[in-house]
Amino acid sequence: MKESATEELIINTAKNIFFLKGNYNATTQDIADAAGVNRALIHYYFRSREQLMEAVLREATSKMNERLFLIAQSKVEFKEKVSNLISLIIEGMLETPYLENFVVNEYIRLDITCTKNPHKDLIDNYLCGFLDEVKAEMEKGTIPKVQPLHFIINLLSMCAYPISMRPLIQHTFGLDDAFYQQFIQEQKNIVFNIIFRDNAAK
Amino acid sequence: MKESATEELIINTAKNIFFLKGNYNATTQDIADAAGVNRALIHYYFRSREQLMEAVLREATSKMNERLFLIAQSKVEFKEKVSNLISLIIEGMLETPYLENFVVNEYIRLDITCTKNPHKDLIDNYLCGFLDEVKAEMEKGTIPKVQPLHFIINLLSMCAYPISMRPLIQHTFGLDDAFYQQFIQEQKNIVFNIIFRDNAAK
Amino acid sequence: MKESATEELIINTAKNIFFLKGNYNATTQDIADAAGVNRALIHYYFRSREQLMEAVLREATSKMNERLFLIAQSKVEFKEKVSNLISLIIEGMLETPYLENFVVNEYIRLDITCTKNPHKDLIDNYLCGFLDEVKAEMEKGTIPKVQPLHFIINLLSMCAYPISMRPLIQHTFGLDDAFYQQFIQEQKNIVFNIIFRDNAAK
Amino acid sequence: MKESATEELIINTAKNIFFLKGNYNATTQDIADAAGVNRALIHYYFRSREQLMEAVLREATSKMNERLFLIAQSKVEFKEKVSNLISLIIEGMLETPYLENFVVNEYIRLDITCTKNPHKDLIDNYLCGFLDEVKAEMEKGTIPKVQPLHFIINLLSMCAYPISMRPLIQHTFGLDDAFYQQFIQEQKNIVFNIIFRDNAAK
DNA sequence: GATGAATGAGTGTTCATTCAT
DNA sequence: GATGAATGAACACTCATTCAT
Repeated sequence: MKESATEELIINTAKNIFFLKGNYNATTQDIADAAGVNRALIHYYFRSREQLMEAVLREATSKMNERLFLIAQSKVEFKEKVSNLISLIIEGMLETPYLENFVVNEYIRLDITCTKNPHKDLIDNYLCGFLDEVKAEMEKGTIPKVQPLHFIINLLSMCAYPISMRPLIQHTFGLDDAFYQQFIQEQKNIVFNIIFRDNAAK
Repeated sequence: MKESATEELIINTAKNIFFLKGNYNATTQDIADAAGVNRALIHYYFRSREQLMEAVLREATSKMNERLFLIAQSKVEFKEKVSNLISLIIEGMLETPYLENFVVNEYIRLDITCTKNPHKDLIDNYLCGFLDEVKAEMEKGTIPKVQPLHFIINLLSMCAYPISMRPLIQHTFGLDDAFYQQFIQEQKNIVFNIIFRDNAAK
Repeated sequence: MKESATEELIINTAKNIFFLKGNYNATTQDIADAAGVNRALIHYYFRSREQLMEAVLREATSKMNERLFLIAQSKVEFKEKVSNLISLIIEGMLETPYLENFVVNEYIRLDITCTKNPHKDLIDNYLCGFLDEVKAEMEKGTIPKVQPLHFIINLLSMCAYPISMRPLIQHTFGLDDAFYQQFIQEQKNIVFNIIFRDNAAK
Repeated sequence: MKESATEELIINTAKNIFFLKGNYNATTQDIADAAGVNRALIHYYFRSREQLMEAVLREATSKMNERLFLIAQSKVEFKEKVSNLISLIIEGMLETPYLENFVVNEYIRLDITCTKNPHKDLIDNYLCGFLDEVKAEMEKGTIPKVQPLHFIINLLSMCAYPISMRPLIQHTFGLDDAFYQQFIQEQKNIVFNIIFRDNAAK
């Protein structure tokens, strides 16, 4: 059974407001106005603001999982895989820059940080192959030997942080949009070089 | 003119709620309850919730500036300075993990991303010396040659992101508090080694 | 013109909810759900909730009128007539215990207490013969001489009140369903004996 | 700790609307308007409409218990006691005619008919002495021998029903207010005579 | 006849804010 | 300084109602 077009319109509008604009306090009226529909329709389709939030949160986590999924799946050489990964994360973050902040806020609000992630097994499965690859590369000396989780988190950090914290960074250092946009693009190569520095240096 | 003890109690309570607990939607009643004072007192001292938020935001930015200030000031050898810096950022973030997210949310809400930062000159001043040091080290080959801003942002990213996004990371990878606490401590050395890898490898 | 089966289903469901369950605040959705039809159908047949209420109210008053009608019509000896009447009222009330409360609520809501009852002439007609019978019995000394209206109201009171106020009485005196069901059945004879006590005493 | 005057104003207004006017669907706005206060004040004092309803319901049941209490307490001769009782019930009902209907509606709505009445022991205590008196009178032959509960319920029925169902009765029989007011006053003697008919006849 | 989609009006509730004390 | 009382504005939510199909 397909979702109604209006239902999709509402959730896409909500995602836009939350993930792209970062307005986490948007009211149902804000969302309805942005979608060009009556406010009561939101309750017609989602019963409550809370359930709309849940739906949005589900989409956020599945979107993030998809990004992680790409880590494990592609069948290319390691360095190219990492290169693709960096690009995918950065481009994904540029599309929905506040998605991660939104999820963190929701996790805090719902106090679910330490509850079991229902997709944990799936994620472990995704990651398993990639972690093995990472370990193999460490053995080969391509990248430094550390716990693979650190490798992944550092990769994510350097790709995601400059985008999630963009308003803070731009304002603190007084950087305009054009400059920062280019800065983020440059970041792709820089992150790659940091990861594979030894080789790059050779 | 010294602040009243009550005024300070209120703002400290607010900072605690916003920066430590990450509850950005706290009402004045929540804050008053947490501080053990009457709700009207908040308006007595701050006139409006908005002005309390501004005061909290000011303290947040000055706290962050202090962190950056430490970059420029200390008179120790570069590697030690970076090591101290990593520790200071991570320990500072552990004290107030949601401070950066709070500031980003506020900047979005107030739409001040691209407005002029009133402390810009001060920050530039702080940073100037440090950036020169960074450039000098690049010349010496201690660290790879990149635009110094990338160096700083990457340093910040690897220190801050694992803490700001802690709920997301812990939940996604199914990590418990004890493990993650240690993970963050390990991160200190790992970030250091990434930055000075060539030397570390030698 | 015959009513459609669906129309009848709706009004019977509504009567069930109002008269039997006593849920006077039932929404059109509640009624539609109970009837297993689409909510919009209620408006299709009755145009508005208000008009459905009117239809239900009409059925309530005509049902009550039928009960009163039985007073006047049957051609049996007076004591037997009263005995039948008591049974009919009590059994009727047991079928639709909250019918009278519903009507009272509606009369209050619509503020029609003192408006002219359109069936007044009909009722007078029904009652006329019975009132004459009552008066005749009073002359004969079978029952005490009072204004016949008191006689009728007291009869109704003792039959109806224990049923309309059932939840209140059961809860106040802590009586369970089985006990109270029997209590009401006993009430038939007791009311009869109160009315004809002199004879019963002889 | 005394209730605030405003809190009392609100609950008295609510009682007036529910018990005297019989408007069970009154909104918080209706109540606020009638009390001449801001709607939010109702929530300030009672937190929710539901809790206001609970407070009103508590007052209703305690008011009814007081009426029953009078049965057991006075130290006068039985016939006088019954006479006083009839007057008290009728006068009490005239003050708050829809109190009983309100309670029934609430009991239905809250589905508490068969739950344990928390005041059951108290009520039993009140009634015990009176029931003994009733039994003694039955032995003496003053009143017919029936289960004492029937005696009480019939007494209540004849006093209360004509008042609770007043709109229905007036409208059905086409009686105006003046007539009905007198009718209810007459009912006092008539109920007394029905109960003590044998003596009255002598 | 029947239904899903859509809406305006209203309802309970919350909240920041003000004010008298 | 400090507080309880009071309020207007806004919010999520419900509901009867309408309409296109």
